[in-house]
Amino acid sequence: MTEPPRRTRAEQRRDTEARILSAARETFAELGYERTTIRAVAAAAGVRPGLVMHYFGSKEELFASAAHLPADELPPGDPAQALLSALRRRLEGAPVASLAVLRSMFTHDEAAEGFREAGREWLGSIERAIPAGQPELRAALIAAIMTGVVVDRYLLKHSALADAPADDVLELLRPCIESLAGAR
Amino acid sequence: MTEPPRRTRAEQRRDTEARILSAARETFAELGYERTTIRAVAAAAGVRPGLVMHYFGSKEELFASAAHLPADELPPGDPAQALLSALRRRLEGAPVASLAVLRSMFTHDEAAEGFREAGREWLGSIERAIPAGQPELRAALIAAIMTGVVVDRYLLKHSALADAPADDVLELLRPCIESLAGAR
DNA sequence: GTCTATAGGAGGATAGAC
DNA sequence: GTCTATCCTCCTATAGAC
Repeated sequence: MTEPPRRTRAEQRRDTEARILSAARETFAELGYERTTIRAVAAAAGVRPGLVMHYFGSKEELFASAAHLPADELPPGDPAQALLSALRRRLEGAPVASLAVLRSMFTHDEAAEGFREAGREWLGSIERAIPAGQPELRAALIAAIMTGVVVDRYLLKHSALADAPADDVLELLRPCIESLAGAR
Repeated sequence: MTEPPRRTRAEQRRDTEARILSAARETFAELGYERTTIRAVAAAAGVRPGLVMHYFGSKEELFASAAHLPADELPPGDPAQALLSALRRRLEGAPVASLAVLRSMFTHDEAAEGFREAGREWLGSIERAIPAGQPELRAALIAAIMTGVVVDRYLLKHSALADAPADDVLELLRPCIESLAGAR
């Protein structure tokens, strides 16, 4: 008979916390902030609602811990090429933590703020890479297009975009991005 | 002394109902479905919550009466040109009833259904107008771009798109739309 | 036609047992 | 470390007075 694996309380806690976070991410991504309940997250994670509150303090803090947009900056080099690579990353797998923010940002202030904040750097780095006139508006259009495409593909799922191969999307969008990035 | 204008009960009712609908549209557009309360709509319309329920029966029905996407079809002729005209319409004034749907469609099923339904015709008419290969995906991308731009301009308001002149936006987007519409 | 009053339920948060 | 029990607030919806 082998010893059963002993887990310290700290390990146990990390494990449970991770399960809760994962459940929270998925629920927020699917239902948005208002409609996800602590109760539902707890059920999905296999724990009691009180424990979720005990770990995270409030629904707000749970959301803050579970949902975030990764910081992103455009690398130097040909801007159109870099933008298409960034878009490829976003098209190749559903980024659940990001979807939680995207799903919630229209109705929840904290999510909107997170989106705005991540967007500032992102927009700035695109603007600086654009040699043509009206860089702010061009950058804004590029960002709006990318958000529109991701949102349609993962959240709305009402068009051919939902399951089109990333390569096809990128190929069709290339002239679009190139004209906006204004290669000189 | 002139007679004070007599208003029949029917007139009175139409008037009050219109005020409630207008208040509902604005509140739904600003806060989305879940966060707008019957109470808030009633307060904005200057009536009691009970009256709103009495007229519309439920919050769902109030939303259905207040929020809708106008049916839209692409007119025959040069598709790129028609698409740019459609985009111009959407850029020249905030369509409050539409914004209520757009704001709510990520978290409220009825709004999502309304968007999908209006999108079906719209996507179909774009597909049929596109002579190039992969018309479904091209149409989906065009629609996603237009939604992304409108959402960014009116709902997120975090970029230069929020107050750019419609003409500038259209000019920058023209090559984009033309390449996707695949002029032959 | 419009209002008051209240039922009834859902969900976030808290306190304390084990 | 996890669970039970409960409080409190807010909301939709209903019933009926004026």
